[in-house]
Amino acid sequence: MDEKNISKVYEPQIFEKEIYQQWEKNNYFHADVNKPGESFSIVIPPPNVTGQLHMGHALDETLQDILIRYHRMKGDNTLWMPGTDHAGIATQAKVEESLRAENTNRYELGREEFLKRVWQWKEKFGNRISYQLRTLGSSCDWDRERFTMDEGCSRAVQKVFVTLYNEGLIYRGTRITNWCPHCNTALSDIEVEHVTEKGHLWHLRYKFKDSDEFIEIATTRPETMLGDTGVAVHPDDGRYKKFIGRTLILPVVNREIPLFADDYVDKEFGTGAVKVTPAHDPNDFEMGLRHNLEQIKVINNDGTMAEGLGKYSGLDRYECRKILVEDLKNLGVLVSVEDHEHAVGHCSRCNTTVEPLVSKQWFVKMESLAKPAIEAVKSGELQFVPERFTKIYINWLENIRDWCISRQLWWGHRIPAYYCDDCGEMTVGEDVHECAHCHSANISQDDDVLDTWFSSGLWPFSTMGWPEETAELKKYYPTSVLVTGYDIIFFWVARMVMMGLKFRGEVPFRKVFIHGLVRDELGRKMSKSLGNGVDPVEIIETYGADSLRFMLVTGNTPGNDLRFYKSRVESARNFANKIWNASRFLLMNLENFDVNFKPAEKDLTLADRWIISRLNKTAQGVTENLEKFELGEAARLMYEFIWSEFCDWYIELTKARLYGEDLQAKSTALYVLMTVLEKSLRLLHPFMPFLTEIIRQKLPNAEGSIMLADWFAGGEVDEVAENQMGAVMEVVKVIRNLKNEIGVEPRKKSEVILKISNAELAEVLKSNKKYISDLAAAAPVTFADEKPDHALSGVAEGVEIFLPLKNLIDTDKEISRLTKELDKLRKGIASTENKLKNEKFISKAPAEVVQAEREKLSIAIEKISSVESRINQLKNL
RNA sequence: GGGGUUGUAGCUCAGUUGGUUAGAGUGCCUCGUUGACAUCGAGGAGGUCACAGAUUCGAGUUCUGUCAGCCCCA
Repeated sequence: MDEKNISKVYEPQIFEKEIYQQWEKNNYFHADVNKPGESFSIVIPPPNVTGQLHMGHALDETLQDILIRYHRMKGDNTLWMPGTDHAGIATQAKVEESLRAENTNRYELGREEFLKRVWQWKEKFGNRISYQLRTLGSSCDWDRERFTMDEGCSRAVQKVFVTLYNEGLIYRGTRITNWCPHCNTALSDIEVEHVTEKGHLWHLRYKFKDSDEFIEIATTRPETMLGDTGVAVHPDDGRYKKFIGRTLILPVVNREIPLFADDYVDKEFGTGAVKVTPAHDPNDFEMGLRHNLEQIKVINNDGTMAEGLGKYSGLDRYECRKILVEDLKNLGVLVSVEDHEHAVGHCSRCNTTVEPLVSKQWFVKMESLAKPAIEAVKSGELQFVPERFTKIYINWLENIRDWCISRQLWWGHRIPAYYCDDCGEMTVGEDVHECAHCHSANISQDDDVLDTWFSSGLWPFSTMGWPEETAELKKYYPTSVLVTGYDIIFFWVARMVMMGLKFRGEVPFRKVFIHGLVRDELGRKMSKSLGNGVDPVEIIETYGADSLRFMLVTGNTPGNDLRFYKSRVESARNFANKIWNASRFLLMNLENFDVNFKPAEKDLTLADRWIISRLNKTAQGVTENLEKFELGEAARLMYEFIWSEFCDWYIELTKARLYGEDLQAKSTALYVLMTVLEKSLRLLHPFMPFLTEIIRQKLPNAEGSIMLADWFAGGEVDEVAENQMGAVMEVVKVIRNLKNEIGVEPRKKSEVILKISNAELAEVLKSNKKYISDLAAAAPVTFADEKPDHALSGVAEGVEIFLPLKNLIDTDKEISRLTKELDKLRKGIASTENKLKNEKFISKAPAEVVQAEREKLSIAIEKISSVESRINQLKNL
């Protein structure tokens, strides 16, 4: 691209793809284990191969890429490990859905053929995901891309399963679990979402076997009564004490069931007597174990009523409820029905009401795994950012229950347990070909697969080649930071920590950087069913990846949710356009630019020293904030520096030199402009990688890819230059303000007279009066000791500013304007005066704070007196 | 029921160890095309920092309570 003809507007579509290809072709993303440098590593939270990336992923990847690019520039040996997750239930559901469209199903296809279909699906969407990640600019090491079901990860899964089994930490047992009748599989506790629903509380009468007395129980699920094997009351409940130990007759079924006492029962709830259905309620299950009750399963896995229940068999559970309630009413068993709100579990995948069922499943014993995971956080070995998520994490781990890991699905890691057709014994192991007990080859593998999160839990080390002791593990494990949303702290973060500690003896990451959810403009969660999702790729195509990234990282703080506003993407795009045009302006003025020219210190103007100092201070701030994970704050600093200081002030200030005759001055200005631009681009690169790369490639004072350039962490701050320039800028602002107040066009030249009380300040303004005349369209600028008549006036610190505009001022209007300003000033110093009057403040506050207040007061008093005298002067006219 | 979190300009949000007259983006109003940018420039209006106490010389910031919203867990 000819730099003279650089386009007038920022058009990211033209260059983003090409730039990414350059990077990838040159292998810039690849992490070399053998290279020196402190290591910095991140494993990507693997997106589900189910579908495509959404805005939440865009946020997650952007945050990671910023950290990765920053550390790479800093010179760290930087690895970003990419990959995808097989997402068991989710992916299987998708493929089954597509089969339905073909009028077939997985059972017709058979396991093998079905899995073939899923792999095809995985190929298609896996590729789309990596395409999307590239579109976003993610600088991950594609050479190392992994998948939770690839060979290496699968081996790690087997090894972990077998090890835990051999240690007794994995067991198979018949227990109550959450069952989704729609997905037709068991679920873990955290895959169940509790939703408060309006329901009823049915009061039923159960008759005693040996008398005509009744006990009244209350239930929210009357259909489960068919499986009741007891009724429980609280041992201290005076109402029922006398009945404990007696036998009841279960209505309809006519089964004899005991009435017993258990601490679990809440005396206040319902009637204080509860029916107990061990096969269909987790609490009842526990009570059943304590009191040796029979478990009678009355609901099938598909949600219909079990066999042997007469006319109820085969009915859907809710249909059965309806009919049964009607029957109970007719039998006189139903006493009353009241409205009742209660929490009902739903499958987090398909939203079907979960049915607690007793079934044979595989479990992980969590207690001994959880303990070190809690300890790691308490000791600070692992840190959450923001810290508050520590509590959530610990609280969950402290109350953890065993983890049901078997799923009745086909897509996933098949459980490495084998059952012998000959002796009936079970063999658990890797590469099992025969029964360990009778050596028979007639063995069949467990049909179930593992919970997706089982393999995700190993991700930080399975992706690095474990169980081999690879160079990667040595160099990059533990990873530096995990970047993820607060919604998967339990699902994923906690499990990785437990597995990492168990199998590597070290936490999988030093820090966990938590972000919030991306919501729509109304603050709603983006979801398919609402149709309110925004496709990141579409936004990138319209505004550019840099704009999207910048929008996602600003205007939000760690851990908090973020609303997606198109107007905010536009604003980021405008910022990109601003940078584009500022660069364009410089490139258009590069005639006679000498890369080797470096101005002498003494040739630097006040403006030059000021912008260099501001750049240095900004760079320090950006670096500090990046280290603290305050990425939004870092980005904001760059936005302010580039737009408000570099473009609005500095570039304008250099124009006189650029267009002037003095070649030395022009070279100096160009040197500073180009240096500041180049360093700014480097500072901005982690946030806006494409834009900064393409512009920097056009700069004569830069070489190579910006990705490999050194990080600029700042330099010396020149407080004198900042203060002096600040005074100049203030005068300019006052003049602009005055002109605007009386409706004079901003660029119309006006005479300006300055009356300055302090000699030092006078010197600064005199030697820099060119800036004032250039930026405030003030000419001539003169200095006086007396106030001129008939002039508009304003005050800056230490300066009275007059614009003699004969006949242009309306005296009354001017007086009222000044009076208003006076009010403002008086209001402003009130608090300062109060502080200084306060003896305690004088004695207790630090000396420099008191001094600052005194200075502030004297400045304000000075301003006030000059405004006052100005008012009097006008009044006397 | 337990825990967390939020309440700051019309809207969306910053405000990091307490210390100028509380900021930004967006929207609104006024003015403005002389050589980067109208995806722009200059200026302006707009806030009882939810409420009530406490600590402190000093509180948007710390503590307690109240109210309202959201989230997680049971």
